[in-house]
Amino acid sequence: MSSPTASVGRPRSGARRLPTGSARDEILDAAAELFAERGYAATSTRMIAEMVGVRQASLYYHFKTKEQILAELLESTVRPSVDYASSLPEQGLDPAEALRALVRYDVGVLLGARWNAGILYALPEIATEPFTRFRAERERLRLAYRRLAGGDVPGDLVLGLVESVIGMRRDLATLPPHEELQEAVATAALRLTTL
Amino acid sequence: MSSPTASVGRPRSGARRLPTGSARDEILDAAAELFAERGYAATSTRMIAEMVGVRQASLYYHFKTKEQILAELLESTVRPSVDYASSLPEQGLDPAEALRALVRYDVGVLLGARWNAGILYALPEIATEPFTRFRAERERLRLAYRRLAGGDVPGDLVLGLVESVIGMRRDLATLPPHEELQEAVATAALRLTTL
DNA sequence: ATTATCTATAGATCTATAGATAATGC
DNA sequence: ATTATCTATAGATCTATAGATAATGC
Repeated sequence: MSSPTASVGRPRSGARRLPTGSARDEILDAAAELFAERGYAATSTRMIAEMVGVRQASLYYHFKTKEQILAELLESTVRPSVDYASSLPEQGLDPAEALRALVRYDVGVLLGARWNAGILYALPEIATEPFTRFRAERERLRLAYRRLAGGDVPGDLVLGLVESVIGMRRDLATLPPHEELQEAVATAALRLTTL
Repeated sequence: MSSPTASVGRPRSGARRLPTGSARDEILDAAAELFAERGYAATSTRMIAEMVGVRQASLYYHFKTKEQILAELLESTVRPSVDYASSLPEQGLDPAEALRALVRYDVGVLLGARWNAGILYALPEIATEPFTRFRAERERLRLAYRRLAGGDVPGDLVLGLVESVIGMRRDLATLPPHEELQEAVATAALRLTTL
């Protein structure tokens, strides 16, 4: 039985960030906070390491490059919604109910995440190679919205509507309660379907 | 009569980028292309200078810092829509027509810009000081949408809807014709007003 | 004299690699 | 023996400043 905080290996210089998580998870969590709040470029690997309580070079035992940290972060951020979307057909809902369910779920994920990492979806750098898998996952989500909204443009607008909560979370001093916002976005999305 | 390409001053090492523009405009245009297509962090002042046809240090005659280049770029990108929004009350349209007009205009600006610079609105780094004026301008636009949409959440959702065209422009291989997309977003926006 | 560039460079990073070391596991 | 760290550092930037210079304007 390996505890997640197994203390095999040389001890760290600092205290752990997430006493319950693996080193990988701690790095991803620290990177999420810094990337989302200060920006990818403005965050050095040294800062990430400091938050995790290790030396800068130790990150490279877990990740090949700084870009790989961002890539894994982005993938883990979309994955829940993509998985949920692909589970919908099995649930036998009518399209309107399925769309409502997906929007509520997706908005819930974006609002509930520990850090507002969804903001990184918009980075121009994700057009490059290390982010190919992330882009493919997000395209699957786009296709789900297009199918449920009954058209390409309506689907893309619904995706935009859903992801607008990322901007609200960044820009607004106080957000409405999550449930209220989930409901508002779901209702709005349904109004765009028979566009 | 000073021509925009006045050749006072020491000659450049390379050819001009925009034979009709001022050096400032050339720098902003090159920065817009690079920031929007490769990312702010991934773009060095040297790359910008190369595209403009000057040496890296020459940028600093026109801009105090790299951040100031981004700040001016962002301000010039929102300003047309903010100005248009503030001109609306004088036009005596009813709220629905005013909202339709603003959405069409704003989407037109985002789609018609030479580079997809709106993508930079989402950067986490704009939360810092050099971007205070840009943020204030964008807040004025948000307030216009809130007023015309008849509520904070509807207004914020309409802003998200409008700005979703930035993501489409980046992610879709082929976009619908501008007029069609302007129309679709305007229609969608109106459906969110009596939310 | 003024303007807009140039050359040269200081100083501060920053990412990633190499090799050593301090734990546990067998 | 294996694992996860550490120390040290190479090498490659990158931003911004200082001071020189090549034009035009007066």
